[in-house]
Amino acid sequence: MDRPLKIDELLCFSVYAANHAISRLYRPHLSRMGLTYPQYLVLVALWDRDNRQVTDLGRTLQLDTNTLTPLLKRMEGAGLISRARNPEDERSRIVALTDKGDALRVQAREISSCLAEALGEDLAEIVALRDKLTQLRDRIEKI
Amino acid sequence: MDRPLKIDELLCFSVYAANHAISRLYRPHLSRMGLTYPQYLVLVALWDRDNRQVTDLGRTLQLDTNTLTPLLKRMEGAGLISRARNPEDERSRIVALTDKGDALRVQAREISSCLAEALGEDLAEIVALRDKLTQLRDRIEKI
DNA sequence: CCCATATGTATCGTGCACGATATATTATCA
DNA sequence: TGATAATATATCGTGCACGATACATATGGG
Repeated sequence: MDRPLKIDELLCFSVYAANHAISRLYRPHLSRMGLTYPQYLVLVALWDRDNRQVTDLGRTLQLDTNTLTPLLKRMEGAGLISRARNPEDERSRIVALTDKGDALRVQAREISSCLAEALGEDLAEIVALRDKLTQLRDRIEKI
Repeated sequence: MDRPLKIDELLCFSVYAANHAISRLYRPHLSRMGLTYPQYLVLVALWDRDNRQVTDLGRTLQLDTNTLTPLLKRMEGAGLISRARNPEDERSRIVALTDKGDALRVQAREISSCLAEALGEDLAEIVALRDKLTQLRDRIEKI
């Protein structure tokens, strides 16, 4: 099949465009609480498990320090997290939620709910789509 | 269900992370032909339909001119496209492939094939995933 | 024809992503 | 112990995304 590709037929573009669509959907809600989308993801990771090294956060979010360091500095400046040096290993920093960062947890429930709303009520289908995408990511990373 | 969320349970993160994984998968292949991922998507759009206005490209790619103008300028600088003013409407520009931009079409086949390879041979499943994501995007944009 | 409005593109500032590189601290081993 | 390697973070440059804004051209109504 040597027919030229249309962009809407590409799996990669459907992922690319869906990601931007979600980002645009979240933006007004997130900016209301002074967050960007990646900052929100950092908070989700910390709400699950607090007091983590930068590298550890990076493993979870699939981001390197060249992205995380400035991102975390901005979040520290906004009073959402602290970045204390690890006394047991002076090379590393321990990223921890402040009270302000922890408090956003409640307010942030509207974020995930607005996506669920866009998708309708079929939770099983959402879970299936999520698992397909996670599987896709795993397969790519195994190459 | 008021349990705190783990990030890997979020649909939005699965899309976010899959998008980055694809971008990282493509990067070495694309950089070999001097392209970035968004530039590749612009080319795909133009290979399908050439001689388009910036706004028209933006509708296809879901990008505004504040993203496209600098991106297209870089592509013009790289000799991949031309950005001639439209003689019938001096406000607009006609984005067109150069010979160099057109020639990359053949070389670019390896891009989509390397993703297909990562996913295995099940074409039907790829199509289904793509359609789910397109549907997701459509639903979000209809809000 | 003239002005208000709409349309098409460009510019500016901020914040990711990421390759490449640098720096500091810790660990290892000859 | 002292050189070397490994680890953890930071810095720099380039290229998206996108809100806000500016500007030029086109269009429609008086």
